[in-house]
Amino acid sequence: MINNTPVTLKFLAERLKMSVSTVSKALNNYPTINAYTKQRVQEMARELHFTPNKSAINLKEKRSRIIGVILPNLLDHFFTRSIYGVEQFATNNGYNVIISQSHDELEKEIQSANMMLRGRVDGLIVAISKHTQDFEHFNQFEKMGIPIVYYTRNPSFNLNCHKVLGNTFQGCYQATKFLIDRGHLKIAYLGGPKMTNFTHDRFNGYINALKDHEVPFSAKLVAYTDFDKENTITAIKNLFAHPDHMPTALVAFKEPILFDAIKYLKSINHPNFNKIESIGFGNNAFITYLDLPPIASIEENPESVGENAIKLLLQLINKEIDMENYQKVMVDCKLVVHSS
Amino acid sequence: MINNTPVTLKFLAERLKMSVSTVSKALNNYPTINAYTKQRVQEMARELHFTPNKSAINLKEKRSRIIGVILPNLLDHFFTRSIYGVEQFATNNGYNVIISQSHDELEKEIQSANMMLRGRVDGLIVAISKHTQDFEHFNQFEKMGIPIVYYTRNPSFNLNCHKVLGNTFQGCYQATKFLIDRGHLKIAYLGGPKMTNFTHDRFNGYINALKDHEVPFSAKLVAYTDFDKENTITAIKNLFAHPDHMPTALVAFKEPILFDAIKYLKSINHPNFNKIESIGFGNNAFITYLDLPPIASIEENPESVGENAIKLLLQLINKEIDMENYQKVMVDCKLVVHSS
DNA sequence: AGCCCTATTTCAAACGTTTGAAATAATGGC
DNA sequence: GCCATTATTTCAAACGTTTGAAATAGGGCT
Repeated sequence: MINNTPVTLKFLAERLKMSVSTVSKALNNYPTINAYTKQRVQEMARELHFTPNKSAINLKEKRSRIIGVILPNLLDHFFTRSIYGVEQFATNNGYNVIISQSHDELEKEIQSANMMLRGRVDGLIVAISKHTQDFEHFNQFEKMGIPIVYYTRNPSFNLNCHKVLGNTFQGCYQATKFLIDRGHLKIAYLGGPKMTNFTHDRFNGYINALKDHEVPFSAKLVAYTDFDKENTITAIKNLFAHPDHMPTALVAFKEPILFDAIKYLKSINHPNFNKIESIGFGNNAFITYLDLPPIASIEENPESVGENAIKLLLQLINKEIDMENYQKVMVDCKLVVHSS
Repeated sequence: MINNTPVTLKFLAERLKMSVSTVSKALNNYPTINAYTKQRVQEMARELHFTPNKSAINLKEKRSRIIGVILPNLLDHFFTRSIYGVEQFATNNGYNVIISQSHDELEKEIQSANMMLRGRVDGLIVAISKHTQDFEHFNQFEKMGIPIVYYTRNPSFNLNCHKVLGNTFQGCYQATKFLIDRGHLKIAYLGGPKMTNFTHDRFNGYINALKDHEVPFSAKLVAYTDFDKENTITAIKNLFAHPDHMPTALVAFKEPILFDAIKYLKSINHPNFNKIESIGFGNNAFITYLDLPPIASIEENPESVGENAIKLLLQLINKEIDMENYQKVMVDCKLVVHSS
């Protein structure tokens, strides 16, 4: 059943009574090879299911045609969707994609990076963990000439790097403006992990929208949380603790966090929890099942972010862009209003 | 900035004025190498950030240490969660994982399989697309001695293969029994794509639970749908169209489908939609945000399914199990009751 | 000094492919 | 039939590593 002698060029050559190089060139359609010879070789190759050995080719060509992707979590639909863009474009260009999750832990991220280095990826796409401030584990790639594109999460401690980011400033600005236009004056902002700075832009979008439309800002309308439910509840309690600054609308940095917030307000039977209009980042498919859905979502176009990241990476790999000519690509968000 | 001469064994050897083989053996801790030599080599390797070239090793060792995973969709949390188990166990055993999505299309699945073949994976884990009946595109792997483990979706047209499946029979039996124990006599069953046979076991679980507890079966209580919302609504309409067989409970083959069903019943203001007790496969994290959550979920333990798949695959790769000694592993489901 | 034994290092081939240079075969002109 | 082209094939080295066999070095003994 199992064919034990591997079908190599040598094997084909012996069968066809010709040299290895003729076989190789015939399969690669060299113009110096006789048409009839090509045909014979290709037929035999097909018949014997010849598959070129990638390791040998990679060794010869000094590349692996593998792109590494390190991201925090595949359970977050943003990342899962972003993979679509990466995978598709990579496959169409003859590259394979290898994914590793850091689970938002620095230790695991370092491990993943080392694994990718050993795997000799041709390029790396990274969404850093929320604890990543030191980039030592990525420096080695640059030294070896392996380009890295940071995406989604802005590595602001790393000034000299290529990045592809969602324009969360614009997204948050638009969302806030949308709520202002609907007459809201007390718009609360529920931000992401305070220490990580890839959420700062969102806050700036919020602030700027308020300023541009002359809506007074109050620090009492701003709170921070992370992906922990308890912290979200603490944050939301604080937001709704000041009678003179009672929010009528809410902007949150991530939808699941928004859901937690709304659920909590509902559970404590907050006087007008069902009048609060909210918007979060994500545009999660589950919104349609919610009883009190957000009025709109900030669609971050993850597929497009992923696609831009791989596009840039391939340009760097192919040296169409110089590695030291640091690029920054912004992908706009889109406000999606939910018709209820 | 960029170090252009790659750090190879040869490079290290020249620097240290010794032969390539000494360097290689020193790094691999051969007992015949002098302790002091080892130390010098290892120091130099560390200093120069030597990383062995995987392609060369793979070529030599005739393997890639890459495991391929082909699955329909990463947006389905079942598959995303199953990846956890695969990735973790694979990484711990020195293997990399390469993921490809078929989007439930046969054409894309064939493409993925060919990509994996060219990539010379050491083994393959596959959840077949719903259209896969012919396994020609996978046969070549077996011929080349590359083991395949089919998981989650039972490839019943392919008799001789290794499989790791969730015990959906047991899961569905348990769910149905749970509802019977709560006094329900009209339990509707909403099944998955009728043509695909990886959902038959669920139905059998349902039927057997009814039979074992002497609850009469009625064909009017059974309907089929797929992942399309329209079809789900049609199905649910049929289920609730017979006044003499009005369901009081519902078992669905997938939770999102259940959500669609409940949402529809609610939207048409079905007289007692909020009394219907429902259970679906999945245990989706979003359930906690639902207004009318299912009373319980059938937890399929995807991580465990994934882990069992990779475990079996590695045993096959290491020839601890003969490739022709076809294995079948069942992973039990667990009924998770939601406290509201 | 000569010999043997052990410790250590080096040699050389192999894995499967690619590719420029060299060799050979085929063709045409005369 | 011979030479000059051109068409086609083959040679040989290279990519970076591993590993059994062979070579060498060092040490102790007589």
